[in-house]
Formats: sequence, C-alpha cells, structure tokens
Amino acid sequence: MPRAGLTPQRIVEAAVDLVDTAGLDRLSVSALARGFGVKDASLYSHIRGLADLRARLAVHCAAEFADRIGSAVAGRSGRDALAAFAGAYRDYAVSHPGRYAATQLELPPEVLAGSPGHAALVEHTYLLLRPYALAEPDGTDAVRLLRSTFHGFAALEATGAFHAAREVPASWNRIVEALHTLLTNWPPTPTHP
Amino acid sequence: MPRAGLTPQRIVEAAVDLVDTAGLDRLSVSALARGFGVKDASLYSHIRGLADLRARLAVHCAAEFADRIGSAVAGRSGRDALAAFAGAYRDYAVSHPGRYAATQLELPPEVLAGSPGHAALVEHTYLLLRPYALAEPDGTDAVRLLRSTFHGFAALEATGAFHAAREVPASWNRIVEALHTLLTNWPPTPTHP
DNA sequence: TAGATTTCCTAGACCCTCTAGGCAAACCTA
DNA sequence: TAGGTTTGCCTAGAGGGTCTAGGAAATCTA
Repeated sequence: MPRAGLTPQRIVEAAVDLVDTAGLDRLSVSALARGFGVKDASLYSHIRGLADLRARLAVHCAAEFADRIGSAVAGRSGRDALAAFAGAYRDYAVSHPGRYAATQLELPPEVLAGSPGHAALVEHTYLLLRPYALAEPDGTDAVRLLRSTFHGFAALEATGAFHAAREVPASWNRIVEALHTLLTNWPPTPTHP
Repeated sequence: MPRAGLTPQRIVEAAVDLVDTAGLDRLSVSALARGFGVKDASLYSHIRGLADLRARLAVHCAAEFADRIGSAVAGRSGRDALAAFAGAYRDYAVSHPGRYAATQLELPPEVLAGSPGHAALVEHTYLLLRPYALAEPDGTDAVRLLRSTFHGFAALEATGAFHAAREVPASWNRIVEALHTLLTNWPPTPTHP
C-alpha cells in the first residue's frame, strides 16, 4: 500500500480548494480524506481535528489576504490607498468567498496571536488611516468603522442580501468615496450640554 | 404514553432558547428533541427538517428584531431616529447573539418574500434616511452603507474581533455620530476628468 | 540491515439528519 | 358512546460526520 504523501501543508491546501468550491460550511475531514483517496482516520496523524484544520486554514487565508492588500496599498496613501485597500478587499471576498469567510473565523487567542496575517491586516488598516491624522481614540474608532463597513458589505453581498436594482460594485465605490469624505472631516467629539 | 404537545410554534420557541444559550451553530433537531423528551423522528411531523427549522427561526427572529427597531424609532426622525435605530440594533445583537445571527441567515427567495420581519427591517432603514433627502441611487447606497456598518460591527463584536483598549460601546456611539455627519454631507457624485 | 519512526489502516464509539412504517391517543361524527 | 379517522410519537435503520485505539506496512536512521 503506497503512501498518499499527506502533510499538514497539503491538507490545508486541499482545504483551501474545497472551501473555494463548496463553501466554508462544507469543509470536513471526511471530504478531504475522500479527496486524497484515504480513510478519515489517516488525517488525524497530521491535524488534531476539524477545529485545528479550521484554525490553520484561517491563518493561511489571512496571510494571503493581507498579502494582497499589502501589494495593493504599496506606495499609495490617503484616498488612493483607501481605494486600493477597498478594491483588494472586495476582490478577495467576491472571488474567494470561502477563503474570505475563513479569515473571519473566531480563533483561540493563542492561535490569533501567532497569525502574522491577522496582525498584518490590522496593521495595514492603521497605516491606511495615518494621513487622516486622527488622535486616539478617534483612530481606533475609525479603524473599527472601516473594518465594520468592509466586512459587513462583504458578508451581506455573500449572503445575497442586496436586492435593489443598483449594481453592487457601484455602491461599493460610492461607499468608499463616502468613507474618505468622512475620514477627512471626522466629526469633533460631541460635548455634553 | 402521553403526548408532548409539540407544535411548530413551540418548536421554534425552543429553538430560540437553544440558540440564545448555545449559539446558532449548535441548533440541531436532536438537541431540540432531547429538550422535549422526545425522539428525533417525532419532530419531523411538525417541521420538514433542519433547513425548514432554521428558516422558521430566521423569520421569527427578524420579526422580533424589526419590532424592537420599530418601537425605538417611533416618533423620531433624523439624528434621533438614527441613534435610536442604532441603539436598538446593537442592543439586540449583543443581548441575543444567536437570534441576531438567525436574522442574517441566507434564505430561499420564497421564504424571504414571505417574511414580514425582513421586509420591515428594510423599510425601517429606508424611512430612517428620508430626512436626509438623498436622491437615487444615493439612497440605496446609503442604505447599504448603514446595513454594512451595523451588521459588520455586530458580527465583528460577536466574534471578539475588537481587541483595542477603547470600549466597544463608545466606538459604536462615535461611529453612529460619524454616519449622521456623513449622511448630512453626502458627497456629490464624482465627475470623471 | 535492524530498529525506530511515521503513515496509513481497521474497528468502533458516538452524534447528527432524515425516511418508512406502526401503534395508540385524541378527535370527530353518527 | 362506539366507530372510524386523523394525528402524534414511536421503533428501526440508512447514511454521513468526528474522533480514538491499536495494528501493520512503508520509510527513515544508526
């Protein structure tokens, strides 16, 4: 009986393919084993289980996602950087919904702490906001606004929640424009009368 | 053998409780049957299956969610209405994460079309934007912005994605303020040079 | 080449969805 | 109130999922 040549890396790559075509919720140890022509139990010598596999997938996809965004924003700043960031973001989410969903998986703190991709994503977002010169806590609030809007849009688009006639990419571009306007005119802290 | 008194309504109510305490991903026909002290197969006389149960749950929770938002915005408009909408939105998402997640489930078109709660949620959002007097397609873009930001924030908060020291509710309030500013100064359609 | 290690296997426990078919309780109706 | 009908819950079982324990073969290493 020849060996199938399984490794954690190959298993994660197979998981990426599976998630890309079938969706994150269809990811299973069984399905991967079938793909390798191997019994389910064989995979457990390489990964600890489904939770471990999902964590590895999340770390892998976050790194890929952060890379694409990093390339897009390289050498740009201000409105240009924001547009490039947003373009790369939606492009990834639309063309690889399963991978994008993986980047948003909830992870155990120790896994998250050891994921360069997740750290890079946060870092890219903070750098993006530098030209807007927001003092804390406004900077953090603005980061959270951007993350929320981008992720929310991607999530809603992925579940088919936008039904109006308006083309979705046009809305996206307009929203990015609006966010730029907002960041350049960030409202002052409200005072209590 | 006395009957357990199952009905679709009671099953959906049990599903609401389960989802509230265990999370949407733990919802299963088996767990509900255990709760009723009944065999799995018994539930299939009342619901078609798990997909049907999830759809009913989504419709139920969307109606509840829309009600709360409707009560919150009643008699208000402009900034007040936006703040009330946002407050009710986050309150529901934070205090009932499982129910909120259910309102965001992807549904077959015919189910969605027959869900008053989902329709009311969209309607509330459009009404909210009336005072800002945005012509189409700006109105649709603004609706999509609000939905994206609110849902994205709720989703990220639910997965524990906000790690900065800044208190999450403070960010939420600030973001709502910022959105009000943005809606009152919606940028003009960019012209191509 | 012998021993140690790794890889994949079989077997099986346990949980899940869902269907088919049966029996008895609850409800009608005469 | 006795008959039949409908309904509610049952048993049995197929099929798919995760995961563990322990065994045998392929591969590495001394």
